Amino acid sequence: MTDRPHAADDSPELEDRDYVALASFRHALRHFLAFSEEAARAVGMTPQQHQAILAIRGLSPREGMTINDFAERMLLKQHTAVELVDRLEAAGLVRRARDAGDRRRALLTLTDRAGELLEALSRAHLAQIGRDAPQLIEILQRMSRKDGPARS
Amino acid sequence: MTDRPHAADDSPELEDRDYVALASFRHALRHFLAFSEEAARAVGMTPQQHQAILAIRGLSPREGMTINDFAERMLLKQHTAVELVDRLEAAGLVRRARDAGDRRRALLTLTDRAGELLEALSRAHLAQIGRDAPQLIEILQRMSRKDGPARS
DNA sequence: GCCAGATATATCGTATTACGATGTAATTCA
DNA sequence: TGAATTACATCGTAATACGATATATCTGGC
Repeated sequence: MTDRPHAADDSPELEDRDYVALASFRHALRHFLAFSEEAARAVGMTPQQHQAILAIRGLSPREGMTINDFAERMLLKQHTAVELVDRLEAAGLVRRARDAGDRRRALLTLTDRAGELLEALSRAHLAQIGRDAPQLIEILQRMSRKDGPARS
Repeated sequence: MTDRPHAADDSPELEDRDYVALASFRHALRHFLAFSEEAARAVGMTPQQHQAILAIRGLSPREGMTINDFAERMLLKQHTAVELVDRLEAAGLVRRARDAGDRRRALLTLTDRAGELLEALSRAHLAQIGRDAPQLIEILQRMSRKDGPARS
């Protein structure tokens, strides 16, 4: 019921530039993600498969990773992670090995092929991030410089 | 056929820290996108619907946006954009108005309800970005500081 | 003024994938 | 030892992006 110039709290109205900044940020993210998706598909992987082997390589490159830890890192439900691992295994990118100490656990490790493909993808991604980072950083700083919305 | 210490080109081997940085970046992105998804669903929108109205608000808040421009901005195929707009219209978030000058075109504008929901979402997102930006910027700089992969 | 081609939007069938609900095997501990 | 817990797996369903294709409108050359 309060009149429009102010929201319920005392924060100032959002201005056009706030929406422009948020929209630019999302556009930049979509652009990066589209690049990444295309790069993954170009080597025969789905985007999720690429993210999956990167998560394993980045977090547990040698000792192997349980499905639960993998699900948590990927922000997926446990059974969604199981299905993703099924597809990774079928694609020859990941191996399941039962943990000898606790045979409920499946430890995930990358195949050599996954390592090679991931290395090429990672080089391409680092190069792309080198190109995109300045703009992303600029937008992030523009949005977070002030903790309220836009001023002057 | 070249031995492993160097790839085909002369760039140095990727190291653990390169994979850790890339994996951390993707994890931070997933974290932000999960927040955004949850925020959108909390007000009864799908994540794509939220991104859609943000794109319209950020790019053509008053004059309206054609479906083709919308598809391009969202990095979607034209007919996928049509379907998304169908759902937005059914949800009462977007209106189609035939362009009087070129009646092939549908100009998309936001409803008042979309404007109100987007404002609340945008405040929440700016706050979240205020929290996440430092880490994101740090990782981006770490990855792009050098144009090759990690060095000491 | 007419029509071939171009442009803008729309429709239909399909495939992928994430999820809720649920099941099974292994482990823990009172 | 057996009830509860933990870890992984299976099945059916829903959402959505896409390729292929259709329809309506506009444009330029004649």
